[in-house]
Amino acid sequence: MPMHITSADNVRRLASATTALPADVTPTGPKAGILNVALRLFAEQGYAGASIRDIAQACGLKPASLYAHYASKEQLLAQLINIGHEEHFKMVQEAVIDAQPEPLEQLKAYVSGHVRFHAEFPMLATLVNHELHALSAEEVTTALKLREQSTDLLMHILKRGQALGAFAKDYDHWLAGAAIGAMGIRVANWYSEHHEKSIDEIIRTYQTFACRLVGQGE
Amino acid sequence: MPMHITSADNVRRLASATTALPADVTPTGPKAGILNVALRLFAEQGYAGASIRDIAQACGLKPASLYAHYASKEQLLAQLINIGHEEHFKMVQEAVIDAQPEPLEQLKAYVSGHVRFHAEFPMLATLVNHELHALSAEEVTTALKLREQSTDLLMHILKRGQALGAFAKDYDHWLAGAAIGAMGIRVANWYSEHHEKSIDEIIRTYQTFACRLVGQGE
DNA sequence: AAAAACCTAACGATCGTTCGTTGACAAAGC
DNA sequence: GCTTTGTCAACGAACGATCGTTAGGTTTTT
Repeated sequence: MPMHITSADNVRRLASATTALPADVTPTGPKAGILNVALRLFAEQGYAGASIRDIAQACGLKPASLYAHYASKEQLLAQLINIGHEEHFKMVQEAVIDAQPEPLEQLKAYVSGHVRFHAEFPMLATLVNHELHALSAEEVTTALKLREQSTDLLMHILKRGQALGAFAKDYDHWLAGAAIGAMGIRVANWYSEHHEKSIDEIIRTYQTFACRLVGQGE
Repeated sequence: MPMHITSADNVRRLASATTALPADVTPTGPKAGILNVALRLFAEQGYAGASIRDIAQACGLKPASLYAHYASKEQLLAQLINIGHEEHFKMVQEAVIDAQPEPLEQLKAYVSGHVRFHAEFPMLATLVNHELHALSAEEVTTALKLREQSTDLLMHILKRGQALGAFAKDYDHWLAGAAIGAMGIRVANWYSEHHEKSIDEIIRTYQTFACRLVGQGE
């Protein structure tokens, strides 16, 4: 009969959380605090599991005060998911643009941005990957369009690598993209800033994995 | 069928769902229907997002009637998560036991059971991977112990492969296990029975990926 | 003084759960 | 053969708690 939603630390959906939101997209003023708290609670307890009252209390506010800054609970989630998608695309795109044009270098660059996003913003990643279903059909369309940018970029790199003969051709490139994407997505579930390995070390290892996966030793 | 994923399908947390529960562990009588419905709704909407009234209605029952069969909403989730963990371990263990003792064959066997579980029981996989946080500390302990069995098996295979010289040694075996595990876990999010590739084809491709990842060509 | 930020109070809806009851049906006693 | 008893599965009604949200007033900041 006791209803308890919270639980031990090792049961949470992610391992740590200091840098909650990317600095450049966080709003100013009281909106920032609300958004950060909502991010943490949505990620830890799920959208439906975190109430407006939970968020308000964690902000040191009363529930009604939130509505002066955000129109609804769903809009909070929508904004967070949009920020998450935009930040992910920004990170993989910038990495790929800065890379040499060889397919293998582009693949390594993508993995770098992809893994870094999930290690640095695990809570945003959790929302993007597990809470899309709580959004209305309208807001979901926006989110899916943003997500498509990132997956298209990876698929393009993989197809181009196969076409140029830089990667093996004995596999379906969509499956390879799914596998490489999955490796990085899962990082959000276990990486914490106290991990024995640094983000850069993890990235290097995962780059190696991705290169081998497409048939290139490197 | 080629299957371009529609945006409506893509919003859900998993792609399809026919074989909801493994036949051998499903209870008999009216409990079976309730458990299957709860599995579907918990997986689609999250534990907190699916209400007892939703489940009852989908069963053609009234809310109160559920309590003749299950003591609480949380017990429903706990049983599903336990079934999920047991089935996963059973599938990977049986595959590995049937395999030749060479590390590479054991790795391929593990990937086979791992991927097959996530493709055949995507809803169970979703609960196991994303709804643990809704469980009480007590029930979570049971679940984590079951999960440890599976991860220990994979880590043992990877360490043994490195020790015997069958796998490369230039990577952290824990990171390799995380990557190989992640590849399979994500399958639950996109595989559906109408996918252009069969489960066996996907398994073969992912076996190749895993072998390359540990430094072995095939 | 104007604007921004926050408050109290409450609305109707829904939440998980409990209570006492009902009809169906099979075994047991007369 | 007929009643009694017991079990099973399901029911309507309701409990207190909590949900997202709103209206209107007060405090704080500029």
